[in-house]
Amino acid sequence: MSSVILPHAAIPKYYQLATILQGKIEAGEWAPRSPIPSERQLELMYDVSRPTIRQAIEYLITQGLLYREHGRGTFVSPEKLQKGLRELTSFTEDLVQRGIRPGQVIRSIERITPPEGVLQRLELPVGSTVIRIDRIRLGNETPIGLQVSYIALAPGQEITIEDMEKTGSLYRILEEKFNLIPTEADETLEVTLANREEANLLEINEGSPLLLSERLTFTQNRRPVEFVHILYRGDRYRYYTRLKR
Amino acid sequence: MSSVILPHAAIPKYYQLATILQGKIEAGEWAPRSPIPSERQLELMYDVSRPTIRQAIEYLITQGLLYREHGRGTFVSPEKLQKGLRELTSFTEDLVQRGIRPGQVIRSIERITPPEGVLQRLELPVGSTVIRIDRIRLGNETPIGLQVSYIALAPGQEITIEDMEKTGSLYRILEEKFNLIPTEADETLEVTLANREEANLLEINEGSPLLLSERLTFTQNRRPVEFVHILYRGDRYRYYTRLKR
DNA sequence: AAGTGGTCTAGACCACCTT
DNA sequence: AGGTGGTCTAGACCACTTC
Repeated sequence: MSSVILPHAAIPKYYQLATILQGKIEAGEWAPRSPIPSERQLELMYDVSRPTIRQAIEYLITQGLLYREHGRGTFVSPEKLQKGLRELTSFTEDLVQRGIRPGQVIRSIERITPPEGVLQRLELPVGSTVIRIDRIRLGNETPIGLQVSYIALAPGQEITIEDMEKTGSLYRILEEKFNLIPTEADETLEVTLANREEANLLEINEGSPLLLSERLTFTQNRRPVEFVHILYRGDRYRYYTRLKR
Repeated sequence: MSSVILPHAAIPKYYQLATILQGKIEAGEWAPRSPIPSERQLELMYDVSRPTIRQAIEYLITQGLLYREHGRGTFVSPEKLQKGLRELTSFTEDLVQRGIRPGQVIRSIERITPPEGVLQRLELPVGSTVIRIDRIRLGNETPIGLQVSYIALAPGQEITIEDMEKTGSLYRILEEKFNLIPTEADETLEVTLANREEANLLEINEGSPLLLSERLTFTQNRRPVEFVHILYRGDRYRYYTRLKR
């Protein structure tokens, strides 16, 4: 059995155990809606204390993989519910799951002084500069959305087009280069109609309906890092989300 | 000091403590971004063990009221982030926060055999019946949305118009009458255009842009209970959501 | 060095569900 | 009655931050 919890390891025991349990679920060893071993059994199986077992289980519950029923047991979630929030809300993952090839064209990356409304949302003083990334999002090589991101980084902290092309993901850059971890976001969605320029870029008629998303993303310290404005083609895009509690 | 943790009470200690801390935050006793007392200090202040303190803090973190920084302390969230998911996603709460008077017209409540697609999503066998509730949602007395809910209840488990008028909330009825607690939902949003009937009911022109939301709600046992289809007027409604992790 | 949160133990008793 | 998860204790040591 490869499933052994290492003591004194860099990785916490509860996390090692969570990884093992997750592996068994994903391998189909425990079917959806069937119970996993009880907390006392897991104590014996892995030689860790019950609070640690519970911490591992609680982690997997927040991830959507397990649910508990008092007096009955702990059960594997139905497959549909096993996807995390991250996968459900990432543009790229979204398309991949629907069998569409995602892509992007980076139109520009610049340090600029944004509109006042953007500075207010990012809680920056008037006159501050931010990095603006202007992109066209593609699905199967056709335009699906126009995305403009404003990122609150002080002068000297820069993001280059090489960074974006190497990793492909803005969030990876924020995490690895600046230790900024997006943990929370407020998003609004509404309907609007395409103006001339938007229609040209999205290859649709002027006046076509669009889905407008505005998102403010916060880091682990609850500081705003990013304000994003995205216009999606109404006929090519559907927004997915999962609500909890 | 009224803040005393009662032993042997029906309410768990961690929850009593969480309520006390929440009260202090909402009363402004601890300002946003300022630290609350350390876990060791809280141990002495309330005479409960540290794991219990931590459980209370973890609960308030999931509620969005606090955040932690390793080695620095536990801090009060900025006010904007103190709203829970529930408030952000309830139609009624949504409008109230924007200073709009919410209302509804119940067009019908019936037990019917729904379209096959609805039965599939509710994981019911072909030919099953469900309860359909057909409503018009109002904001300041004008129509904002058309909502059709399909609720997976066995024959004999019924919802009456009196139930709806007494509580006003479908979720309250599900919880109090049937012990079904909605805990998770998958939602999609897309753009569509109003047909003749929809335009009439919403008092807009045919062909006006609408926001279409489809939501599948799951109970504490991860069983689907409700499928909802809502058409919102594009010019009168904006959808808010909060993403975590 | 001192204070903070992060992890972990080895128990205990209670509430809920099934048989 | 026996098994399950829910709550709680009184400690311990570690990792990170600040002084």
